[in-house]
This record gives sequence, C-alpha cells and structure tokens, in this order.
Amino acid sequence: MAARAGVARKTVSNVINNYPHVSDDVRARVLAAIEELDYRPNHAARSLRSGRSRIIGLAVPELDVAYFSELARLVVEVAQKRGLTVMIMQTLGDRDRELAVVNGTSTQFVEGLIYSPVALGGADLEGRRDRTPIVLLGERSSQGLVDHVGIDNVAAARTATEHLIEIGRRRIAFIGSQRAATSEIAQLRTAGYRQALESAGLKVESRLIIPTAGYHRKDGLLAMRKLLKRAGGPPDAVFCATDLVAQGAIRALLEHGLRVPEDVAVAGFDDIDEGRYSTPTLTTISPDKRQIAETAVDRLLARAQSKTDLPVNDTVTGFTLVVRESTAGRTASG
Amino acid sequence: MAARAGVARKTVSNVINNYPHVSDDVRARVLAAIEELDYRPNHAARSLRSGRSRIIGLAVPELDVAYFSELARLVVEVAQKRGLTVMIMQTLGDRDRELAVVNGTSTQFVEGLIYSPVALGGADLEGRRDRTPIVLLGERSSQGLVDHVGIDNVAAARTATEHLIEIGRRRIAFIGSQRAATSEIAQLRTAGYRQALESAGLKVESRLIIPTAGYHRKDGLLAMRKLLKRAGGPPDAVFCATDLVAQGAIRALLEHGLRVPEDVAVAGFDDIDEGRYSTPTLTTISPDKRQIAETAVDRLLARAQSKTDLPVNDTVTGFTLVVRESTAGRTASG
DNA sequence: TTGTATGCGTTATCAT
DNA sequence: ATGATAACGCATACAA
Repeated sequence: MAARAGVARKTVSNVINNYPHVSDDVRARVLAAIEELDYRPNHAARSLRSGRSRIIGLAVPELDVAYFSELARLVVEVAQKRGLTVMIMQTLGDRDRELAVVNGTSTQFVEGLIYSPVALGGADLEGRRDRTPIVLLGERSSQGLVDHVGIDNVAAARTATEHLIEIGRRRIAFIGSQRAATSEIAQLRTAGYRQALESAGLKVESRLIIPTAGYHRKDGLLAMRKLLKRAGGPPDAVFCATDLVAQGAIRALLEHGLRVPEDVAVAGFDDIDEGRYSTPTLTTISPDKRQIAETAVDRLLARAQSKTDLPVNDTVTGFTLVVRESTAGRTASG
Repeated sequence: MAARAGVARKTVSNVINNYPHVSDDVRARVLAAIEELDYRPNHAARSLRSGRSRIIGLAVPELDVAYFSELARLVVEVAQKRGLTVMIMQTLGDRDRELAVVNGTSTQFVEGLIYSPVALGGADLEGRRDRTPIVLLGERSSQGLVDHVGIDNVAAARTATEHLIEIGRRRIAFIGSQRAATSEIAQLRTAGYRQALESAGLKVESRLIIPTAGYHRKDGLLAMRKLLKRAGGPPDAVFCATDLVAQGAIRALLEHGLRVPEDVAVAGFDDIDEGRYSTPTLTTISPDKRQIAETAVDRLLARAQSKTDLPVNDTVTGFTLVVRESTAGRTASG
C-alpha cells in the first residue's frame, strides 16, 4: 500500500488519476514520494477495482502477413496516442482460437477488441455472451451485429480490373477466389472482377478464375502454375486477391519465361511495402490503413466510454489504385 | 462471486485450478454450473491474488519489419503451447518507450519479457528496479546482466561474405554498418565481413562500407545509390545487413541497369519469406527463428517458476547460409 | 473432502 | 480538500 512516507494516505490515488481537487502542495509531495520509492500502481488491482484496463485487443489471423503487420503497427500507434495499450493476438484462422478471442476466454481483461475474422460468421457472433465491444475488420460477415470498418471490396476489385482493361488487356484472370465458400472477402473481390469484365463486354471465363487455399505467396505461385497449364494459353493480365498472391504469381510467370508486364500484367491488393521495391514494382489497390486503424480504435473508445448502447456502425473507408510497373511503366531492368 | 446455483461454494476455485482432492461428483456439478452460467474467472482478480498472469510480453522495434513479425508469430505459437498468452508491444526503437517497457511502466502485469533492444544499452538495464525476468534478443548489449538468446552475428556475417568470395567476387561491399555507433548488431556484422575479407587476403575498402540510418528497404536503396555514385565503379558483390536492405539495394542496382547476380551478387541476412519469391530470390543467412522463440519462452518460464535466482544464461542459436539466385543460380527470367 | 475467513492494491463512497 | 472504509473477485490457509 502507498501510505507513503511523506504524509498523505490514499490521496495518492487522486494524484495519480489527477483528480482536480488536490492542493499543489500535497500533489508535489506525493509525486516526490512516487519518484523516490519508484512506486508503480498495480495494474491488476486497479483493473479489478475500476473494471477498466486501458488495454484493447487486436486479433489477426497471421502476424507475419504484411497486410496485418502493417495494420498492427498503425493500430498500436493510434492506440498509443489515445493512451491505450494494445494486446495483439494471433488466431491463425483457427475456429477455436477465434471463438476464444471473441468470447473473452482469452481476452477477459481487454476493454475492446479489434478483430479480423476468418473462420467465424454472423451466427457465431450472434450467440456471443461477452459484453466486450468488438470492431470487425475486413469481413462484414455479421451485418448489423457489431461495428465494422473496411473498404468497399467490390468497388476496389472493380477498379483494379478496369485498370487492366484500360491498358488494353482482354484475357484477364483472377487468382484467389478461395476454395472455402466462407470467405466473404474472396467473394466480394471476385464479384468486383466480374462486374468490371461484364461492364466492358468481356466474357467471364471460369477457367481464368483460380481458387487458392490461402493468401500467401505460395498460394499465388501454385495457382499461377495451374493457370499456365490450362488450355487456351496464358492470360494477358491477372488480378490477384492480395499482394502476396501477386508476388507468388509473378514468380511463376517468370519461371515460365513470361515477362511482366509485357506479356502478362499483374495487379494486387493491399499495398504492402514490398510492392514498392519488388521487381517489377506492383500495381495494387491501396486501402487507407491509417484510416482503418483510427476508425477502429475510436469506435472502441466510444463504446467503452458510453454508458448507453450505441447503434451499430459500419464505416466504409477509402482506397486508391496505385499504378506501378507490373501493369504499366517500364521495369527497372529495362 | 460464484457460489453457483448447483451446490458448492468456493470449491469452484479448487475445481478450476484442478486441485487433486475433489470428488468426481462435486467436480462434475461445478463444471456443469460453469458451463451453464458461462462462468469465466476474472483475470484481474486472479492475477491480483496470485501474482501470476500467464501473460508474457514481447517487445520489438517495428511490427511490420518481416524479421520481427515472423519471430512474433513463432513466439506466439510457442507460448500458446506452453499455455501462455503473449502481449506484443512496439517500441519503434524509441528510448522512452523501451525504458517504459523494461521498467514495467507499461508492462507491470506480464510475468516475463522478451525484448529486442535498439536504444537501450547495458547501463540502462543495470539500473533496472523491476523484478520481471527479461530475455534479450539480438543485441547482446548487457553482457551478463540478463538472459540473452541469439546467433553468432560475427560468424554469420563471415559465412555470408566467404560465400561471396568463393563464387569469385573480389570487390565486395557492405551495406548497413549503421550510423549510430549504438548498434551492436551492425558492428558485429561489419566485423564478420571484415574478417572474411582479411582472411582471404582482400583489402577492406572503407568506401565500400556504407552506413544506413535503419534497416528498411528504403535504407538499402539509398545506400546502394550512394555507393554507385562513388568513384571506382560498382562492386561485384554486396553483403547487406538485412534482407530488407538487400531488397532495396537490388532495386537500386536494377535501376542503374546492373544485373543481379551477373554484375553484382547480393546476399542478405534474416531469411524472410519474401526472399524466397523475389526476383531474383535472395541468398541470405537464415537464423533458426523457431529455436530463438522456443529458447526465449522457455528461459522466461524457467525464471518465473524458479524461486531461487537462476544464473544468467546466454544461448547461442544456430544459423545456416541459404544460397539462392542473387548470388548463384540463374534468375527466373533468364 | 469441503467450507470459512482473510487479504491482494486499488478506486469509490461517503464523511469530515 | 482530504481521510476513512468498503468492496472489486479470486486464491490461500486453515478449520471443520
């Protein structure tokens, strides 16, 4: 206990939480004592008593997927500005882990959770008993149940595909439609791709739509190899569901002796830093990650602070198309 | 309190902590009640009372630097197997944030901390009052003060440089010596580079050693541009302090019309996934990240569980040289 | 084997 | 403006 040397007793608490009505004299003494004794409030006790922890959770599928690590960095930065600490968790897209996160089994002490779902759908969130505020990222699987922040995936995919059409490509493939029908993101991006083709009067060929198991470089590599084996010859452009998939696809194209973008133009999705330096640099859809991070943290904060139930909010954040060498310019090497 | 419907009172605690002497009958009833009421032990209360939290901290400079995100992924996986949750923090290499982490100001409730230092040196750790166990990663700045896990950076850098010599290169540059003299890693890797050159009877030319501000792609790009402007013409090989630096350097070489590896061979350090798919794929030093993660977590666990003070431990983990296209094979495109 | 009382360090409530 | 007291929910020691 901090009935510290100086004098005061639990006025310490007031000082620490800078309660307004404390005389400068007392405050100074307490502060001095804190410094001297290297006193540090006990987080567990404080949290137990007050019910607040100043910690928010961030649950993502994989920490080493660049999109999520870049997002995590931003969420931590934004939270820090708001005086919050972030507890980052990794679900690996595993259903049990996601349930544990959402139901607080492994999260009881966070004041709110920013969560990027993979395995869970609306039904799972409906039965939720935990009262912790949640903000969903990416998948909009649970319409109207909890807050959501993300871009318009259909519009973004359409924009990317339209760009490929504008540069004169006609045989445009899509990689990353996802085998499991559970992925809403995959469906939305596929839809945007289809819309762009149809609007341009181009035929949607199912053999040019390649599903993947995941969204890693390897998935892109394997999918592109498969595509190149199919009858009809290679496409003249490919839109990939993520930048990582695009990098893998490019690798497969080069292995096959095809040039990017001369023979095949490639566009990705996410705008990870890698694409600004790779060979060729990667054309991509750039979601406003900072806006996503800020909106998500602020939403959580609003809910945590409000006593009344706030209406469910769905914020649609911005994106831009970033054109780089993989669809347009000359490559660095030529 | 959970004097739950069923019958028992605070035997609940016994059941939850699976205290051995509980009759099956009672245990079953308690378990049922827990399920029924969706009871969840309060983390704060438990932690306050027991002094343990089952949470460890991981503090890295930047979450979106691939080496750290890959390491974070592994640490989380290993910790999960040991029944621990990981609280990941980001210091941004900022001295104040690192001090806060090390002194528990923003960490009081973790049982141990795995910490990758950037701004702090031995002196800072010496004055530490916090009793939380720490395992240092990478920098060995505080010899003998706290546990440390990491590879032999000198030997690894020497191995990489020797490889460049073996494939016939003679004018070998090093990028990433770091401006600030504080970086021990930079010094060690530079030392290994020098050793290899000297052993081979090659001259160490200071104009071939380029310092960088950080270890990002951009730093590599800028450093290589600077190197290419210097008198004496381009080197025939470059060893880079990290893979990201190497990717930036390769980009600068291609911009300059030079081929990798034909004109300039490039080797990196870290073995991040990107290097397995980039064009060209990247030769690199591959530290055993899983071993690092496992050793670090286990060390923490050992200290947290032991009542007595354990002797300070410094574990040297393994590494391998992975040869890829950037120094050897044919590139995918040719 | 199970129940009872006490206290972990803090904040909230209420007096003063 | 400050001080005393209770309570947060659990685990521990001990009694039953």
